[in-house]
Amino acid sequence: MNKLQDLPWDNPRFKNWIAVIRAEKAIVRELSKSLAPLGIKIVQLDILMNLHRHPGMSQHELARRLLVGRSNITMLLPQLETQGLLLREGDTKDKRVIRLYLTADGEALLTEALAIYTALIDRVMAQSTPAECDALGEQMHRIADMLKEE
Amino acid sequence: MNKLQDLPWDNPRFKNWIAVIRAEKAIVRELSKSLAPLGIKIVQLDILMNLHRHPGMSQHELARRLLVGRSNITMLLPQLETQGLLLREGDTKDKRVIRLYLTADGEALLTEALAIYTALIDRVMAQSTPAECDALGEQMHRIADMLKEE
DNA sequence: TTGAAATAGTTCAAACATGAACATATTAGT
DNA sequence: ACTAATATGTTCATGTTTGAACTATTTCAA
Repeated sequence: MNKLQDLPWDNPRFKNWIAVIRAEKAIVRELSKSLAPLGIKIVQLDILMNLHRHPGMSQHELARRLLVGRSNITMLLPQLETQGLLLREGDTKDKRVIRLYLTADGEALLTEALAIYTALIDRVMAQSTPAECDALGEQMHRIADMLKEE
Repeated sequence: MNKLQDLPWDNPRFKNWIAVIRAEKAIVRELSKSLAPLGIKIVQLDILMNLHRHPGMSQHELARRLLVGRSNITMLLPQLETQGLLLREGDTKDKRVIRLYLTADGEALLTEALAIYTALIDRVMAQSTPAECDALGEQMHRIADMLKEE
């Protein structure tokens, strides 16, 4: 009665999931390093990406999308603002909310950072055929959707 | 000449990668919540898992496997040690290294935690066919291997 | 054998994220 | 109109992770 038999090392689903974790960690590490020369961290890039796609987004909405606390956003924004990468403008209709916009500098830095990001992802995803890559995306969408409905 | 055309939103590889990130974050969040009743965090579970598979591992080796700083391990272990989940024994041949072993309590808690973990992963991976799931694992292995050789 | 370089672990200060409590503004129910 | 409930953003105390400097031990080369 080996205890190991009760443990999930031989469960294919589990093993495959562990592989996902490892690959994800490796990519995040690599991306951090590649982004360092731009003086920008991954969270900050996430913010720039979201503001590019949704200009005028509120802090609350941004926090929700980034799966991060509101207070975290409050502490993250001043860095980007003093670097002149984004603007914070109070909403005129609802005085509680602050609307966020990228500056031209913010857009420029985003472009640079995304070039690095896509180069890395292209390199990484070149390990798979386009069909495999799409299948991967679909599987992950199903998982995220499933966990969202809880 | 819309700037968006230069940006990677329409790059399938990139979009699929974003899906991976999102699914991974969602699962990690869910796992954290499920583990809370056991009074254990994900890093700690990672430690227990590694010590189960490799009893007598040194702290340095553990840090390397977890992709975490050595000092982090130093600060993490006392919690687990005072809970009686693991033992730290100085190596007799090399007095610099400390060897780590799970106690019976540690093994028991690990078993409980893994039951929760595998249940979640089974639920999540049930969104894919076994073949898809294996393909996923292989892709991820290729990626991790590729980034390791740098 | 001895001194230099390397290795294991610890300490400490700084960076970062989190959640609870708070201030302010808005909405909804009466 | 008024009160209660809700929503946004900030502050602050707490906990986590990190990397650099440090100690102790081992290895290696001259």
